[in-house]
Amino acid sequence: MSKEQQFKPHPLGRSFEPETFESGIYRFWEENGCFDAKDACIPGQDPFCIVIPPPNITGVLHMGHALTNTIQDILVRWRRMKGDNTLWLPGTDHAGIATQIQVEKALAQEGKNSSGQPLSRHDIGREAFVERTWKWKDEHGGKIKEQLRRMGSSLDWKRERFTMDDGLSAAVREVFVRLYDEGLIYRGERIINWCTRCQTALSDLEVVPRDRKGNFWHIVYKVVGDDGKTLRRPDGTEEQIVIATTRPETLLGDTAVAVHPDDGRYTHLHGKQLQLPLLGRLIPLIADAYVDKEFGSGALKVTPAHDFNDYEIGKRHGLPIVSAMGKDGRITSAGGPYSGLRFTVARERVLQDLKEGGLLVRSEDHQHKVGVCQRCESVVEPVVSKQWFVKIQPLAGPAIKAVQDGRIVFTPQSWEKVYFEWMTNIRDWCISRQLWWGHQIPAWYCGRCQDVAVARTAPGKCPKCGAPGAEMRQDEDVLDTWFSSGLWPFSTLGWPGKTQALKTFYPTSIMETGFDIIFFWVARMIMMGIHFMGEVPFKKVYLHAMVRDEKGEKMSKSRGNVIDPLVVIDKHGADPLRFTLSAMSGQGRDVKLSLERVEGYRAFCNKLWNAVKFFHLQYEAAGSPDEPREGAGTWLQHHRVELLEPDKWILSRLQTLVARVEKGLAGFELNDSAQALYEFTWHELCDWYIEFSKLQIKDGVEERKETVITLHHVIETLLRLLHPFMPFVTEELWQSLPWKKSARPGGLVTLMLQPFPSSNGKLIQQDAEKTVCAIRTVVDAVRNFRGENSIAPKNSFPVKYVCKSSAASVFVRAYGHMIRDLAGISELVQVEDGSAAASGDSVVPLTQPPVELRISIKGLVNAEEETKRICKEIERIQSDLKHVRGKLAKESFVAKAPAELVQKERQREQELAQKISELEQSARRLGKG
RNA sequence: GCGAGCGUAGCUCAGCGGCAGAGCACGCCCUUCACACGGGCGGGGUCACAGGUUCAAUCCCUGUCGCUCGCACCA
Repeated sequence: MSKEQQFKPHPLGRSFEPETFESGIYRFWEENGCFDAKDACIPGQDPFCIVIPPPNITGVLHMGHALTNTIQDILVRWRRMKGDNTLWLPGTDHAGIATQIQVEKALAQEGKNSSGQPLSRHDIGREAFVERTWKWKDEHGGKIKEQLRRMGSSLDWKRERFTMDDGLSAAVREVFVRLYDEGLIYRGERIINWCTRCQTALSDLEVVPRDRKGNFWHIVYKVVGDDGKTLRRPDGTEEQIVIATTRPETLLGDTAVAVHPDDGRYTHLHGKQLQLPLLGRLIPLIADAYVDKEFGSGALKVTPAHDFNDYEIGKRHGLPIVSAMGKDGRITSAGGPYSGLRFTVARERVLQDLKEGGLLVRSEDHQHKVGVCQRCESVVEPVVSKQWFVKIQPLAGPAIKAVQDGRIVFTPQSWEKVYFEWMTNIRDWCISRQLWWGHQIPAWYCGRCQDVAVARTAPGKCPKCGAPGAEMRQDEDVLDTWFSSGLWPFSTLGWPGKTQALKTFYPTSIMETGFDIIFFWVARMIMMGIHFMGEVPFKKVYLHAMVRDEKGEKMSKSRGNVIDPLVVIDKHGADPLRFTLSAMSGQGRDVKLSLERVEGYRAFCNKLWNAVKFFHLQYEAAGSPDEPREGAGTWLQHHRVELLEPDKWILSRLQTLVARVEKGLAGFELNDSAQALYEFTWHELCDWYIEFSKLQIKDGVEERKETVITLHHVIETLLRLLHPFMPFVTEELWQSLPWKKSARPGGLVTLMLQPFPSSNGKLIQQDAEKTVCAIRTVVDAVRNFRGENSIAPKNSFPVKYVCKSSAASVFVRAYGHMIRDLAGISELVQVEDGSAAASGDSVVPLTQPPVELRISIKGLVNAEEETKRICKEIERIQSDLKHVRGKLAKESFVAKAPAELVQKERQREQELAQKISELEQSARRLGKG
């Protein structure tokens, strides 16, 4: 190669530097409409649609987002390249409580109100607060969209939706009204979860149990007779029941004490009255099978207003409901002297008073679970309150059935069981929230007749009494955020309108999300989708693992172990991060992310980069030829028989790769695809084919032509295969290739719209694979000799060889020059079979191909060292032989195992034994010399 | 308590009936003209433990231990 050629600038930089091209490429795609789906498919085209799990507008991109968006983008880019009319629909969620908390915080920091308190939403009023929140959304809610762009997400931004935009709000009202009309939404007074900090009702799902250290207090409840006086036992002591509780302050709301009906200790007291400590109210002793005889004293205080189980007991026995715990976090007037006290203070006072009254028997430490608010972590209190509910059973039934009969398939399938369990035990869904940020409930109350009107728009007059609209007051509550997300797969496509997009893309193809929101989101979409569309919202649910840190801990700000995807992208690029995430997205539960892995895949990008750079050098050295008229792929297929063996081999391997990658993509085993791509690129293309190609290029004009065409074809195909995983670097490299076609009539040249490769059976050539395998075996054997003896690469040496078959002779004659150059052999000399090895020769016996190598160790390595190497080899083979012989020695194996296998083992036994004997001879000879 | 998942090389993970694999880390040799984000060679594992099924078990079954995660909680 002349100096000029060597320094001729080629289009690629010296190494992989993602920061130089990523943002430009994304802009190129977006500006050219590469992400756009068509409302209608062209004939013969399939639709493919994924709706993004809408990130909260409060959110900033974290590794969970990075993982889910990588997976989705891979699937989407793959299907798009396959030719599907592909829609990946972006959007964000208004995230009711989360957002309101953020804006309230901002407000509080802004100043103080007239009474010196930090500003609250109540100081500025609902309208102003909602307006501010919209403003906040405009300012902060866009951040994550830019971050998704940096990940390379090929989202159709023109179709972006927001759960509170006009269309989706209309969908929410439509659903609410219809469910109400069908009797599936009702308003009623029930026990619900109440967050005293957020001042709102919560659904069961929004309450998370947390381990708390607490106490178990044992309190005396005295039994009184009909005269109102304490009953006395025959021995004169007071008749009483000791009750254990973790929440003594709730006794203010007790309306009964319950025992098990079969509990002999209390049978005589059934129907008697007890005196409620401190307040003195009389409450009955009731018998209910819910009570566990073995636990505590076997008696349970019943507080229907503040405990879900007690509420049920109360309903069964017609007990009154006494709400002692107020929504404001203070004891109500029902608490007598304790009213107005905060719950924590009330607890102290109650305990103190009990103690003074001799009613507190003892207290024990007690570990128990306390429900806290998912958003603010403060203790959630069950209270009885008037709220809106969805009657869920009628919706759950069809949703269960859809998964049972396979219309929806979960991957990993084990999640189906989790889904079934929750769905069959589902309770009515409390959907009203006492917040300001969200969809206001479309219900209006008549100020005149008190009737409620549920409607899509504000009623002009009361439908019942005809009072004017001005007297109708809209319900102040808003809906649970998940109510609108539950409609996402169809509301985003234009429902309740009958749009073409809806027709084309519903049901969507795949729902890809985290398992932590199966109940919150997946289940509700299934219920709503089936109910309103008459069809499941998606056919497949793929639930990915949770991203954790390298130690397996959840990433969180407080732990300080958060790996920010944007920092990783800044440092290494989006492609290495994406490849890492896909390579680790096995079907387990956790993805333990380590930065070392990312660095490894960055090196992979660099390797790929340099492989392409290598192609450019060769291409230019070959005089920058034109692509064969019929195209490189077709040319290779036509000339497949006369190609050189390494060319045939790499083309053959490429077909296997295509099949493997496709299989992984189709089965949600992206890690398999990623691994296959990595192995092929590094260990087949770079380690071997490129090395072969260097030799071929030296050989002559024809060989060089074949090689350049093969190299171009393999690299071009590989870039297409890799593209869904690493979109940026593949596009950048692909653009640099000399032979490429426009994918569109308009002439837009982009890799992302090229067809995805399909496996070509004609290019699979087993013989070539065997030949190359044999070449590698010989080269590896010499390299092993060299490496084990620490012989420098520049120190080349002659090797003699003996062929044990005529085929082997032919083989070495044909490929000896490749073996020579790849193994760093100065001269490869054939020796007649049967001739004895020279005394200073070390023998390397091979079986496939049947060749014996003889290396004169003189001047290379001393006999002792080489003998050590041979002994190690002998030991290794001996352990194999022992294993094989052990198998063959068992009669049962020979008799019952497949004959083919037995035959194979016998052959192996022979080969191994022979190898050992040859190596032993060699070692003996060297020892003598 | 019920259910699920996981225990494989120092680390992170593949494999899931027929000789234990990868990446990183480690040791040795190489600044060979795509790549030191590199090349070559190597060391390293009773596949958690105990039984069982099988000619054959890391893989299938049962149990034990350890670690996660759901669900339900006994107040």
